[in-house]
Amino acid sequence: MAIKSEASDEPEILNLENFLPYRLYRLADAVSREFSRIYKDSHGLTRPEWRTLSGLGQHGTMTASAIGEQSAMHKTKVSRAVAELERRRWLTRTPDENDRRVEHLALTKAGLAAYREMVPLAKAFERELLAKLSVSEREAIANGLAALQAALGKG
Amino acid sequence: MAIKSEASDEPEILNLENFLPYRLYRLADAVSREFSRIYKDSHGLTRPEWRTLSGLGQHGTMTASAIGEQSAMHKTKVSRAVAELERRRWLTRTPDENDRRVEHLALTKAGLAAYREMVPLAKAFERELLAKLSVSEREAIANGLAALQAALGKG
DNA sequence: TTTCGATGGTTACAAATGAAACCAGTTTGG
DNA sequence: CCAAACTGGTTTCATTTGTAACCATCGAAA
Repeated sequence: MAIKSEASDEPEILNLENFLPYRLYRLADAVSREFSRIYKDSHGLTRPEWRTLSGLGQHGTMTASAIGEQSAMHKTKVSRAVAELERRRWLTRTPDENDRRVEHLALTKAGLAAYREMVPLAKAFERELLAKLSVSEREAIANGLAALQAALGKG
Repeated sequence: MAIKSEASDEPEILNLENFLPYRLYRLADAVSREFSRIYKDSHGLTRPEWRTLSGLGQHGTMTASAIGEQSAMHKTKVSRAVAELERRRWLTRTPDENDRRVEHLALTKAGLAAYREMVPLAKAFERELLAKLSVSEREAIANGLAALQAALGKG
């Protein structure tokens, strides 16, 4: 089934429900809202904080800009998330030897513990969501998202 | 062995880039941000305002709650969007005969004109985005999104 | 009727966000 | 060298958002 939204009869009407940007956003919003319970309800984290934690848990040590690139967040979001995680003593900053503008961020024991606690929940969430789809549907969403991602990347 | 590679097999590490909620959100965000230029740059509309306009343009007359349902927005967002569109004189409210809590909303000439001006741009945006995909990729994204939507709907 | 719970919609307030200005340190080109 | 441009990161301010409380009206039930 192709996306035929706009091929509809009335040329000057936009069918919002079938409009790709809207569908995508609505879906992402719903999924994200559901998922946020894992980090919000249990630890009161915001999404930027969760992503920062997740980036550091995954990579060990990163600079703020690296976190921004990996998780597609503006540097102000990263800055605020890092500040909050530091306040919780979930991460520490280490100044760079050569470039004094740069700080290397890493999780503390407590931060790592929280990360390790949430990872299985996150994986379970994704697994359960995907379990509602058939094999071919899972393939479809994976391929579709990858293709769109690639299309956007190329401008 | 590489230090921290594609370790999606490592059970206690979450690979953010491949995590469905994140991929979905990032994609939706990018697409939505691009698309927002059509209503933001030209008329200074917010997303809720655009959606409200779009709903009314599509359906002619709606109540605020109907708009909320159709476009998946909380009633406060709808309320504020409606207030702003009214301030611009892009829509008018008509009290319901039988239920004095309800107002029927409809676009004015000016509102309709703005809507009609933006619809072709929106359609072009979607068309150009989809044009970057192959036929099978378009099918994949359509099927994948529909499947996910259905899966969420069923709880 | 009177009362109580739902419903349509608005408002108040706190928190999250985005844009731009900003600070410090670093690189580059003349 | 040194000014200008750039980069990593923070802060400020206005706008947007989410939550909850709220107001008015309606419907049902006692």
